[in-house]
Amino acid sequence: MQDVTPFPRLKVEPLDVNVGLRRLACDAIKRAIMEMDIYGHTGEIRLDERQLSQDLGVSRTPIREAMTVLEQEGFVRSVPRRGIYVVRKTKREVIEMITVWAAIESLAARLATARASAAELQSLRALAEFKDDPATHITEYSQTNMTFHRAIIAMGGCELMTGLTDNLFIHMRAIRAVTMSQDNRATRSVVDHLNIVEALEARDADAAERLVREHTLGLARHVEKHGDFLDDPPNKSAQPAARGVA
Amino acid sequence: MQDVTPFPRLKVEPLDVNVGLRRLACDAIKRAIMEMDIYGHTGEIRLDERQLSQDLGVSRTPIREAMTVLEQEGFVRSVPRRGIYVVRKTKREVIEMITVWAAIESLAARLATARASAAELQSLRALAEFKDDPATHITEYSQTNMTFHRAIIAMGGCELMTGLTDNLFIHMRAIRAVTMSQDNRATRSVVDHLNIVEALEARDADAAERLVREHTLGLARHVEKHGDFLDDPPNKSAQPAARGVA
DNA sequence: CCGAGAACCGTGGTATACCATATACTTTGG
DNA sequence: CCAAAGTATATGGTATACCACGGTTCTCGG
Repeated sequence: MQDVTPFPRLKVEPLDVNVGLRRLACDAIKRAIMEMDIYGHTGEIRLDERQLSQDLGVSRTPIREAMTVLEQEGFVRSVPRRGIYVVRKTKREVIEMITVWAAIESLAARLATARASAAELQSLRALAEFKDDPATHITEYSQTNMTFHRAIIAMGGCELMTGLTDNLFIHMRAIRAVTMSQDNRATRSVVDHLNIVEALEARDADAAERLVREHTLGLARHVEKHGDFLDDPPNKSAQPAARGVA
Repeated sequence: MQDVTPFPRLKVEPLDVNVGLRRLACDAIKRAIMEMDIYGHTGEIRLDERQLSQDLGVSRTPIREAMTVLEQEGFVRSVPRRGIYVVRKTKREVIEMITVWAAIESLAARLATARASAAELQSLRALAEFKDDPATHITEYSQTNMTFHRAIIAMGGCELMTGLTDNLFIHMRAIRAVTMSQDNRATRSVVDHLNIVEALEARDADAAERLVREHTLGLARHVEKHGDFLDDPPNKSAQPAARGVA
């Protein structure tokens, strides 16, 4: 009955009541992990299930399910009778993530040359041109940068690519400071982005794919050169922590 | 002490006792799902947690954890108070998986041109040349085919690529029959593979990447044309099943 | 005879109690 | 005084009991 809506109903989003504590706990813990500076700490960061249950006000069950998800997504690592630790990506792992990112986005760019609308390209160009001075607006630049690459991948029209890279980008966040450690990198990045937009506008599949690939693999090389801090903790030798040790 | 091993000890592999029932249950259920013909059944296939607990001889807890993993990996879908169903990939999803595969393997091929050893290339060529007559040895061909592509990805030297594509390939298994629905496809595939090997041997990065990409995207187009059966169940309209209905 | 409502049953979700093991501390013998 | 063994404890893994919600079915009224 009443298929017709007499007046516009409130657009209330899913608001799934069936969201479940698992998802809630998962999101909360993931956010907490993302917000902490993983590479600033000296030793391994351990998560205590019972402590988290108590803090979040739920039982251990949803916490454990959340941990399972987080482990699948590569945020934590569970050691059988030892504990659950926040993973610290090694330099190699970061480079590998960037490599996969390059692979996906470069093909997405190729696909985009065949299916991107003029409007999409226009908004993409806006993203590429926005950056006034990356060196002074680091946070803003980083945000726009991510949005730019995410937009290219979305323009490829492959949902799976979006999903996979979203996960990769979350891990990238932790090392976004390195992305522009030498300030000319950020400036050169802007040039790269503009070239990519032009290739897309020209519907030049080969150029678009190549430029995206070289741009992102350039970041990989950059991390290869300046990302040694990932493997070497800043202060101590990262002993697996001990409770009451002075 | 005794760093030197007086006599060769038995190479007994990890044999992790800490494997945990979760992993066991996960593997068992995954294998069961893989071995069944998902697209042959008419309706949705529901998994009952309590039934599985009973069958596997463990409690529901490890089963649920396994389900969480399997859901993350895209094998099952949990509907809040309804049940857990084996997912049936849509045509679009399959095409997207193949697209991501193409993206990853093409870049892997590019990387391989710079780091593959002569021995690796030789064994790869052996894989490409092995197939006597794909049309008559379908299972054998499919196996060798997978090994071939897996080898290229491994030669890229990126562990993450291996991990991601391994998961994709598992899902591909279910539709491997379509891969060679028209028998000339298998034969043409052999030619493609040989061309890819030659490009790798010539250390021609552009050609290797292009050939791999075109080869795999060709499969995507093939599925686009002949994969409609994925969306249309063979017989009935896939009602979510009912218990005692005659 | 048919439809609407209520009660029942079955499902996944959650909480909790228990278990096995690895670590850390203590104790005891040399 | 040191080391090795034993013990205490804390942790993740497992089993189980209970809960809330949805679907099905039975029943009652029209």
